[in-house]
Amino acid sequence: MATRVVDVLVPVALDQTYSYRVPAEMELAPGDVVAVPLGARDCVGVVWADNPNPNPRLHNRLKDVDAKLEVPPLKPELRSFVDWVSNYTLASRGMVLRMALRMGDLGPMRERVGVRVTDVKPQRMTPARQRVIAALADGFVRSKNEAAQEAAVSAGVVNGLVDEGVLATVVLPLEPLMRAPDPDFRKPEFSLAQLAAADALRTTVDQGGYTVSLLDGVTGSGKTEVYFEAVAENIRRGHQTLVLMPEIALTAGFLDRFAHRFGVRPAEWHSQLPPRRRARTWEAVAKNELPVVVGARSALFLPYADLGLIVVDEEHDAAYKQEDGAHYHARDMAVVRGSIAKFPVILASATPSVESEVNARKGRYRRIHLPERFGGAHLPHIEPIDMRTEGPPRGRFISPKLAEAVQIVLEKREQALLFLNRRGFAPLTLCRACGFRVQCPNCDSWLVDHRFKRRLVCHHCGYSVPPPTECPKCHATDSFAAVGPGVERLHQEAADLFPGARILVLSSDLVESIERLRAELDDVAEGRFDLVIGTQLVAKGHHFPRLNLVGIVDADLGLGNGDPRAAERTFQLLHQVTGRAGREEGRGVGYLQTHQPEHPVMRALIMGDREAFYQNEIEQRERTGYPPFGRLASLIVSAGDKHAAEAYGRTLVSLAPKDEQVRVLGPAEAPIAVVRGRHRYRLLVKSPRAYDLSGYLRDWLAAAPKTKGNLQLEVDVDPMSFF
DNA sequence: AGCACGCCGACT
DNA sequence: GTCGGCGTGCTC
Repeated sequence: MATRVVDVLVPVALDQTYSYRVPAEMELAPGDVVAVPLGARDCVGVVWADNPNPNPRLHNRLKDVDAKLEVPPLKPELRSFVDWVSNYTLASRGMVLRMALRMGDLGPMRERVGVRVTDVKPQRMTPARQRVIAALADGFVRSKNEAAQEAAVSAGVVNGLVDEGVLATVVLPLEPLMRAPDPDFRKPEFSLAQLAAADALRTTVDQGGYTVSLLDGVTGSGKTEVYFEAVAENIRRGHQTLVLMPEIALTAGFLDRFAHRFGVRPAEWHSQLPPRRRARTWEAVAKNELPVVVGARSALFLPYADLGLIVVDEEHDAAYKQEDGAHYHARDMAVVRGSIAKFPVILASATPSVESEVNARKGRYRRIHLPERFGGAHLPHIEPIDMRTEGPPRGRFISPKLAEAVQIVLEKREQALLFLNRRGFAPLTLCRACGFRVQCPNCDSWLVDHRFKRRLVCHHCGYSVPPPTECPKCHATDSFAAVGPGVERLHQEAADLFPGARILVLSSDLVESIERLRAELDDVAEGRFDLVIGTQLVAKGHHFPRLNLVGIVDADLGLGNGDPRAAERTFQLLHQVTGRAGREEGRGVGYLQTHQPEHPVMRALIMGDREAFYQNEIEQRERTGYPPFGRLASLIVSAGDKHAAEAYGRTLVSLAPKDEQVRVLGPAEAPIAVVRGRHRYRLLVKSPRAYDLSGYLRDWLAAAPKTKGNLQLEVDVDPMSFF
């Protein structure tokens, strides 16, 4: 009888599977995780299919499968998902599989060792040893660490006693990653609107099957508690739940709220999980031992044994788009995963993406609306400040009107937030004598002045230099001027305007650690600061009960850079930030400093008219054929040599298959033409909505010459950013 | 993605 | 003479 052959997908940049012989005594089926030799190394792959008639030309090159790993096989739904994502995004199947296999070391688990006292007496007694024995006198087992800590001795003393046989070691069971959640641990108190929304979601989960619900509720409407009822229902039905979050920094508060509702904390998954924990979590997910996982986008690719619900929190958030390696949008892929495995997906947001909004309007998604804030809180009143007529004096960025409003809030012992989405002190350093601008040597961008760090920093490649003492062009000294504001400069101005106010600057480059950030946010929540000056970082997550004023220092910042999503992103961000004001008592106020108060985004924010924004934006997208009314892909060609990049871009365009439905634009220099010393050209591909754009791209690129040297081609289907 | 192989510049 | 830089090509 002929040896069996299986096709194995390996986690390398390959689309095809490789065939391997199956050793006689090994039983293999599709989905099994195997160790296989690949070139000079060994790797972990997954059996994708049986291969009854292997290619005869490979006969003498076939290698044997090394081993079958002792983990549950990948289910057909996950394998289909890998194929689907690869096909759609054009990332190789191997690289998509790699995301599903990100499991840390699969080796044997390290054991946790505990100690307990025995009848053996120590040969030598010391005070430290005495304390250890006394601490363990109750006969209970403790881990080595606990024993050492309780006795206030070093680990060496405990180990010494173990060596002498005074203490016996015992293998401790591992701490479970998550205990069973109780769906009825604490019943929420809901308003009528919340009750109706929760009921609708519960029914959706109860009925099962693929559906997408858009839970659309203003900031502070209790969205989380409402979708917890769907999670509770899914737990009752015994299925696993995945809650996706845009960023891990946000999950801290979430874990507490979850524990409050269900009595236990959920398991976490994100890229910074230590390898051991990662491996345990991966395996526990596959063995159906984790009922609920809260994770960043990569949690989508975990091998759930029985996934029954995905919730995508803050579904509009740009952080869901993975931009390096495989380009995929976790919200969209969550919907795909739901449709493949036939379970409900819930998208939650106060400012839905235009895509989801359109899907809800067209009835493709079911909208569940939470129209009001919980507990009688009101949405903040938004007041425009026209910077053309009411602006601050030159060199200042806080208008008199905003300064006065902040002053009043501070006098009332309430808190204020000034929002400016710009890190550092100033975005540009300019020589007053000759007009020289300090640029990054590797990128097509200016260096940002960071005064706390005393360096000029490139925000694209990380390059930094100490501030120059003389102008490299005209050699003038002390001629440099900081142009434009950053949060650090705002801090200086605020300290000047509001002497005595306790001010905190929150900006990602000043964050030392997640713990530190969480502690600072807690400080704000508990009123240890009067004024917070922050970037994006403050837009989400935490809520501050005493915050009653939000000032947007430069509301126009995100607009007018030619990005078709600029309006949407600006609206979402500013809505979210101003929504921080007045969540508990009284009505908050938001001030928008803008040069264009008549801009549709500003008008919608000022009038509190979300509908107007969507109406306008949707009409515009429809007219121009932009997503979601048409489809887009972006191809970025980059190379160290500018002409090589442009030439390859032109070659690509000349090879583009003719198709009336598809328009290829470019190559044009990318908006930031040079990054990290690489010149970038962009092609934009547009097609109607109901068109297989991925298929078109695949055919096209298969016929294109392979990229040589440091020439690189990046494909982004459904690009979110145009930089 | 890794890893080997290969072909050109400065070192013990 | 070799060590090592990274460009190119292959992995059942």
